[in-house]
Amino acid sequence: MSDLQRCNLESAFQPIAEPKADVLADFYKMFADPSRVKILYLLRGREICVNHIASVLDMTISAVSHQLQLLRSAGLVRYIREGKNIYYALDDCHVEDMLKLADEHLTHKE
Amino acid sequence: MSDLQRCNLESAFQPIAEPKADVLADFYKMFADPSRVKILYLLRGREICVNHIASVLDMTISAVSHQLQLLRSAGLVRYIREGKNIYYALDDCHVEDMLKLADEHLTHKE
DNA sequence: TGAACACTTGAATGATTATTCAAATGATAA
DNA sequence: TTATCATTTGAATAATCATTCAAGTGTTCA
Repeated sequence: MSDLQRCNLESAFQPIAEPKADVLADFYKMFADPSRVKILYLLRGREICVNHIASVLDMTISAVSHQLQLLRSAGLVRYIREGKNIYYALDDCHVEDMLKLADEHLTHKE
Repeated sequence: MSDLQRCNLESAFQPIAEPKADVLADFYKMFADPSRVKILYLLRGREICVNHIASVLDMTISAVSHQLQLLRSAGLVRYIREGKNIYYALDDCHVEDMLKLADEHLTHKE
């Protein structure tokens, strides 16, 4: 604790702006659900179509599709149609980093 | 998309284990709320006591205390009592990294 | 054209959760 | 010891959200 500044009411504070905190929380929220975590991990380094994701993760296609829609609107995944199938992939360079970072946290805690 | 492997049902998949996904999601969850984001940002590089956090962030002391309890039980913050006050600080080397990473994501998206 | 497949969408339900309020604990000073 | 300040805790409420089910869209192939 000794290297930290212990602050009192006189100290100047510049809290993070309200809207920025909201946007950041929304970003973190995308990772804050086991199903989405599993989907994101599965998509690392490859494109997979919806029914395939569902069967591997033992989820209904509908549930997967709903989560993919969230990830899509957050800009974390993108997709490409190939005939009847739609292939999804990661679409943000920070997604892999987020996955790695939390993984490190997990390993260092044990 | 061209550098990614487009996968079909024959490919070998090794999805992330169920309990690991849960633990990871719980970790991300700690960042997935605007109030907690604001608290964590405020604690970067310093120790601050509860009523001070509350007054700076315009939250009730009770709300702050509840959130600090969550962050505490997740091992993200620690505290030290100094007389009547209790000073909180970040307690995980990955917390700052998580904050930085999401910040980069946010800046690169605009 | 129509049937089958792949996926999306919307409404409903159940579970989780952030905040508030009121009461309790802990520490200090008079 | 009593009063006050700082914080925690528990129950209740309201809002958010993941999943399911049923119905819809889009594509291919016979």
